[in-house]
Amino acid sequence: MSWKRREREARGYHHGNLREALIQAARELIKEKGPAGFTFADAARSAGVSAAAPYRHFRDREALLADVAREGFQRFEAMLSTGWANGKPDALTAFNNVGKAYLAFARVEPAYYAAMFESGLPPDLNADLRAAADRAFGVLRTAADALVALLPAGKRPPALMMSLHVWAMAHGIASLFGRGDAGRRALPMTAEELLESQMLIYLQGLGFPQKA
Amino acid sequence: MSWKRREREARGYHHGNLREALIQAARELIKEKGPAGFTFADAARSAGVSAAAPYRHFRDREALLADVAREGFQRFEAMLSTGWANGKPDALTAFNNVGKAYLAFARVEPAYYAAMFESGLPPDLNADLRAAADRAFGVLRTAADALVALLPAGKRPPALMMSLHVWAMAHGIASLFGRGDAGRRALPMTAEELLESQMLIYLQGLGFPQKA
DNA sequence: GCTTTAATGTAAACTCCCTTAACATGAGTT
DNA sequence: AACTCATGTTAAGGGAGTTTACATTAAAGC
Repeated sequence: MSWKRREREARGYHHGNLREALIQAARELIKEKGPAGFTFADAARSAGVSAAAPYRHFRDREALLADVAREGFQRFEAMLSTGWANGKPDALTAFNNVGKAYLAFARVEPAYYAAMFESGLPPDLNADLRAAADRAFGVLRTAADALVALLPAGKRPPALMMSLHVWAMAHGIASLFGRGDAGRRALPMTAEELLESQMLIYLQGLGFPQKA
Repeated sequence: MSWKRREREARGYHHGNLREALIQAARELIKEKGPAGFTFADAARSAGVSAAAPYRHFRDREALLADVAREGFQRFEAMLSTGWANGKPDALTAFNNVGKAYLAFARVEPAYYAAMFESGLPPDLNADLRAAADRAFGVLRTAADALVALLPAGKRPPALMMSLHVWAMAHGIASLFGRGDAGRRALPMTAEELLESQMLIYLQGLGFPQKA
């Protein structure tokens, strides 16, 4: 009967890739009940192994969460990079696409997003996690650098500040309005529209010309 | 010995105001270990009562958290209102003061803030909670209305949109950079400076004149 | 005073989680 | 074919949280 049994028979004694399976399980559980809504044992159960098995791969629950977050930052970076597309077709458009990619990630991968930003993990729990987060932010930073370069020399804001502003805007909107059912406050506009209009106003404030 | 015992002797069998005491205890615990970092029993222990006592006042842990959040929204509203000060000395200044008040609240009352925005509570778990949150947002909305009215009739953005933008900016910054040791990413500027500059740029983008 | 009622306390049953130790399996190596 | 290491499993101890049932105290009303 039970799936687990059949899976087990199919897979034999060894799972094959328990580490990844645990991360997957954690993602599922986070999506359902939040980063605090599951235990180490739950993850093991979901992956179809005994409660002791996870200890072969993660020191504790926090280490598992940290790996979910790290993996999340990697995919996040990839998604933002795709949005940026090396500044094509033009920096302004590409910059907006980064914003869209940000929201898309939060919406499509709420579990990763929660592990990354809402799990209460110390940002520098380990060097890998920190590095992954920094690389993701680096995409914003690169984009801001390119955009700033479009302005006349005397009117350039600090690119770091600008990238922090954009991060805060995107995170604020994603966090408050951006998840399917989490922060579901009824709104007359979508999170995407909200961010797009906000970025437009912000960039206009910096002196960027509006596209036709 | 132990405090608890002396307190107990002092207060007698009845606590007197256990409900509030539990909310206080929850705030302490949230401040220390996050909204997920304590149990119902912990709260009882902190308040110096038995593990069963809280059930007389809250159905479960979530109900307790919801009350912390509700109380938080009330104080939040009060703090934002004070910042707004009925639009004095002038709407633009007052609007910036609302932003400062927002960050100040997140910094001074991290426990309330976490319960309100990072506890994973459904925003409309109960009508009271929802109403308190709406009233707090109402302050932003009121301020945005007043500001928008300063612009010439043809250039007025929707005040609701504007208030959502501001909320997102403030929340984004508070959430990412605004708590003493939580999201501690080393930055060359304070959260306050970051929000102030961001609002300045944003308002400039809307066509507000810069103050001298 | 006596009774009633609300507010806690205590105790105990139940469940679940964490963690480690000891043993089992199996895949690749020699 | 035997060896070995990584990976899982069982089993067991120790804690802790939840929840209910029942006892106790304080305060208020008759």
